[in-house]
Amino acid sequence: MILPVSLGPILPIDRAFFARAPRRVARELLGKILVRDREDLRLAARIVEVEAYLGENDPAAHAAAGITARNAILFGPPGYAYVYFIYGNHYCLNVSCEREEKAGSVLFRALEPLSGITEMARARGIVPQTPRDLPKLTAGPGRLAQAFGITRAHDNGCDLTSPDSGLWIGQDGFLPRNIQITPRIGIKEGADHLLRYFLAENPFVSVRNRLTRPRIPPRT
DNA sequence: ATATCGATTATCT
DNA sequence: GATAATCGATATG
Repeated sequence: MILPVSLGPILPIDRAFFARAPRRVARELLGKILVRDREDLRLAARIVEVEAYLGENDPAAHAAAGITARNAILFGPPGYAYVYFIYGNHYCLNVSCEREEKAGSVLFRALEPLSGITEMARARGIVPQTPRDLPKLTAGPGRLAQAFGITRAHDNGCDLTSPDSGLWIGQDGFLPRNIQITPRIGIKEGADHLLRYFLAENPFVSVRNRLTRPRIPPRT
């Protein structure tokens, strides 16, 4: 294991933590833990890669065009799950930031599994043969959502500050080192902003290339 | 190792 | 009717 498995009990995070600018929340979410509690087991994984989305001013954000049925959670209070369905296949998880009417958010892009790895593999339909296969579980926004069984029907709007919700964010005292910041992945507009945060050299980070290099547009 | 492409559907124009 | 905050498979060097 690259990171310590756990430094102690996992404690919930105050709503005030999320009531701040998305860049700030994104940066500080690194090293925190996403937890799924079920009756019989706990899934837990360290947050190692996130992206900030800035709300209505940010052309890449789902909030850019104003409030709709899909993105309504983004315009609500901070600390709640915004789950959307994309490319006909994948769910992605965000946490709302800032305050009512101000639709900042942070997208979860990659996690390092800490517990419940067998269940994550089952949910992903994978049988890892070696530790090198483990990133297939949670490296990427669609993968981590599938590993945690996150769906829009079940999890959109759930309170990520409350363990009672079954899906929540906790901290165990881990302090991340060596954070890298790059442009966001997979967007067209707003691709120049440095809003992707991840732990350098962590094997669970998605998209190994394009770490720092902006895309050079193809010639015509 | 990097590049390209098809899958598949909720959501918005 | 077009698009998308992705993934996995395939092709090519």
